[in-house]
Amino acid sequence: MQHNNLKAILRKNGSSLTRTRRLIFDLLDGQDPQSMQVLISRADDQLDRATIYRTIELFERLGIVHRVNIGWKYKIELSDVFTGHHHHLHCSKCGKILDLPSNPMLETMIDTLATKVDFAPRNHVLEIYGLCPACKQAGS
Amino acid sequence: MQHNNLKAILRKNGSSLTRTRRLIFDLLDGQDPQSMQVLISRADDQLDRATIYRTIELFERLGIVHRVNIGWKYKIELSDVFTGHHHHLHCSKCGKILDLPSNPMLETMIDTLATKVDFAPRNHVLEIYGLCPACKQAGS
DNA sequence: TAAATTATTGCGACAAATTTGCAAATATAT
DNA sequence: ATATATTTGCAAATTTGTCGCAATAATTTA
Repeated sequence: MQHNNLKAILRKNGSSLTRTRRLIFDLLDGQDPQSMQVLISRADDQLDRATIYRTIELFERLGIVHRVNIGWKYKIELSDVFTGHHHHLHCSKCGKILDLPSNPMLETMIDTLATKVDFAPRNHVLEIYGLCPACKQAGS
Repeated sequence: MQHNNLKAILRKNGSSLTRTRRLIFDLLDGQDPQSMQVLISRADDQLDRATIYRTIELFERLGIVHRVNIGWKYKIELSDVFTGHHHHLHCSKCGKILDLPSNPMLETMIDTLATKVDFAPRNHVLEIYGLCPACKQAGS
């Protein structure tokens, strides 16, 4: 149960784990990245739109969630703290988003390349586009 | 001059290189990624907002431009076809976006990792966040 | 534990960003 | 040059995200 972890992060920041925040966290937990619209509709009878925006903004500020960008839109998922560092494989055909677990060698190389140009890397996001196993199979 | 290249891509898709499209292309050419607002304001006395949105959408669909995501916002830049493949270094302090030229070893590793999980990679986006040389220096 | 203090939520109104339908203008093909 | 198809501007509608403020819930203090 990650609620303790969640609570700790909030407390450390002078915020509390309210019913609302637990609810939104639970909507995200274990799910694929979700759009605001979906999040709002899934919680709409219980929570106000503004509250959801404010909560997601807070969560993002505290590193609890982060945005996955898809074209002009974005979706929300729990951050690496809760899911482990990973990247995304976007299927251009069916739209599914798969996780690609982090690879130490890759992470190192990315940091090294950035450092080489005198940049101080803190974190990064890698999104890969192509065909998922199922669509790849189907489309040949 | 990349207008020929641009024209070719458009023609191949049953679209033509109009004055409007050339103008928008030129607004992007050689510039850092730009927000819609900036693009709109830079062209506003000559072009309608809706036209700009439609053109960017077309350009993106044809792979002429792509979006660089910055938090909830995004900016537009010409795609790899016109600029060469590269990644971005985002300075968390001053907001500047620097280019990191593509590295063959890195690209290979990314494709390999994706292929290993039976995904067929077509392209990818890597965004690195941290401190640019200037801010790194300053904030010692 | 009750009172006081501070943080959080809902609500309604706003503001900004993006989209759409349609008629007029422009480009391409005949 | 004319006909046909595409593109653009305009105005209006939607969608998305934000804000102020009063009501509610949580936390702290006595």
